[in-house]
Amino acid sequence: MRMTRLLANTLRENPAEAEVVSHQLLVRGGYIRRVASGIYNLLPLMWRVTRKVEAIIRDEMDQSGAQELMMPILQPADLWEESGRLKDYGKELMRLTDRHDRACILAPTHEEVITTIARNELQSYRSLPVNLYQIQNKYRDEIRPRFGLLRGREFLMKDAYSFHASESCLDKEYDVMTQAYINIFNRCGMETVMVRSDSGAIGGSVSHEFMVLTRIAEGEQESGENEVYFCEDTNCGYAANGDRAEALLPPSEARPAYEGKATIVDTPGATSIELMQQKFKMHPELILKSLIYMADGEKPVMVLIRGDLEVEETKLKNVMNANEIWMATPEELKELSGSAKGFIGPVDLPDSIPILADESIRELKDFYVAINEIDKHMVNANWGSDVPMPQTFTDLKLARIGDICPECKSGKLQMTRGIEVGNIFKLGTKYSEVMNAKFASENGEDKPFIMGCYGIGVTRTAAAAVERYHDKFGIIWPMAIAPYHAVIIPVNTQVPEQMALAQQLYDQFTKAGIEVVMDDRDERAGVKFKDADLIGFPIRITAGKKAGEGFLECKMRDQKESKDIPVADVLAWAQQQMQEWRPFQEATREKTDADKVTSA
RNA sequence: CGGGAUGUGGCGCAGCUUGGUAGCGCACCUGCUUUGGGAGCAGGGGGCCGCAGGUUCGAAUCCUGUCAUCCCGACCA
Repeated sequence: MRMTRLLANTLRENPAEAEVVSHQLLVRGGYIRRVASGIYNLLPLMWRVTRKVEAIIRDEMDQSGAQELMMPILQPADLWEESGRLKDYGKELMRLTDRHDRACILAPTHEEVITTIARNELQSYRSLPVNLYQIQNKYRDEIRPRFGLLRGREFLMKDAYSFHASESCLDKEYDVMTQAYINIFNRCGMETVMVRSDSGAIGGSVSHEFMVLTRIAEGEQESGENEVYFCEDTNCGYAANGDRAEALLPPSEARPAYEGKATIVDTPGATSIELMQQKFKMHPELILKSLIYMADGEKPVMVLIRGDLEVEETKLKNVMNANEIWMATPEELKELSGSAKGFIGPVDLPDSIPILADESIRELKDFYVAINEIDKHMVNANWGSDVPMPQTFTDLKLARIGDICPECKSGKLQMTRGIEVGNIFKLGTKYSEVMNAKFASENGEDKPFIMGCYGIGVTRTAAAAVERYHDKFGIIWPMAIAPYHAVIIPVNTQVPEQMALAQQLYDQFTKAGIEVVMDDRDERAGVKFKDADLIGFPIRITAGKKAGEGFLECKMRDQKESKDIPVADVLAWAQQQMQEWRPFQEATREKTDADKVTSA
């Protein structure tokens, strides 16, 4: 490809709307252009990257025995009615009506359709297991699309669905997919960490996410959207998404500030944990924090947790089996308890408000607690005698850096940010049951399919690579997914030796199957170098001063130095570089603690 | 949806307070000079100032409405 023919207009300045590096660099490098909020044109360069990621995915999926197919994006709403998700998916589901006023949706995922395929095509256990996948656009009407390709309303996704006659068979496939995913991301040049996750709207019991770990250079916006907690002990290897991470608390050293039996004291204006600590010397670890949350149908619930801890709302949502929860507003608080923020407590609480207790409060002794009376707290309270002991305890807290690992029970937890590029679920019979998708088992009985599903954000993976590999000059593509392997730059198109040499090499490369762009623009050298760095070609070959003597200047994007190599040897050099190319060789970031996480 | 902000050639912005018919940089086109890290000079093209209404002799500027975009929260590959 000649640069003069390539549709890739680079920009000097960052577009105002781009906040994260991948978005900025992809726009500046001429890879993508916005069409509407969360909707992008993938220009030729971007499409090449995308196709490379796809090719790797196809290869690994096919090798692991999955079959590719294609399902419709436009689907009848009836199907979603059947699975119950027309309601559950909420506003994120893109809805439309056709000319006959029939309700339709644009698919955000394909469990419904694939389940009908299984229902119609798979009659017997003999045809199981089956794993079917597709690579196709998905539509999610995100409340707030952002970060360019990292979170669009339309995005390319690989989604696979497996069907099994038994749990153990699903378990096996889950492992096969896990390995395939590790291979895929490794081949894309990225380390990933596999973490336990919340299964969200897709549903199911067990699920894991694949995270590309990001570390953001100084002055750059944090772009890893997910917090990943992991055990500092690499032998342990525990890692989990922040919304699911469990943690054990380090032993508390807190001592009560009051003596004697439980009493009620005046605490004027103590509306927050912080104020209780500052004004009344109450140690947060001894405060029983009481919060009122409202769930879906405005069902209130009181959450009890230790004063120094935060509630992880995703955990709470799961426990309550709710779609939406929020902290009660001052008005709601008044109506429910007659009290106000800071003074809500489990003592003398109306029976209509159920209590959910976090594990952290189980062992509390001589604690401080609000009693639904303004400007008053009870001190030295204890379970049973002063406050009724909650019936059950669950894990509702947000893990913290420095907490104890729940797995090995000795290591401390660390946190890093990650971009979720893949997700695998054990769905079980969630969809097959409601959609009546059954097969004949060995003894002739009808049984619902046991299902798994496995997704990869294709465009997101590409963007994550940019997020992970870049410097202040531009993108540093991993060889495997770079739009082109190499760029050849004749420094001055007016100098015949340079052009001749560049052309000679270009032909050689092309013949050898190396994807190469010849920068034949009549631009100054500086412009070409800047653009080459910005676009991120892994290999750069310059025909310059020494062209007359038959030397070319060869440089890798991720390395500083260049070498002068005689024309005759350049092809071999390039081929060697391509073969030997490994990510992280000239790391674009220092090793962080995150790197110690067992690579998934 | 709640909170905050912004809409002016392809991109980045100024002008708006104090109304007088639109400007700068980049990009683009032509010419000359230049030619190893985003060149210089000269010339040129392109914008119903987001949209609709109103106030006014006159609106990018003031008022009302509306739409869109972006940032912070809940959602997610």
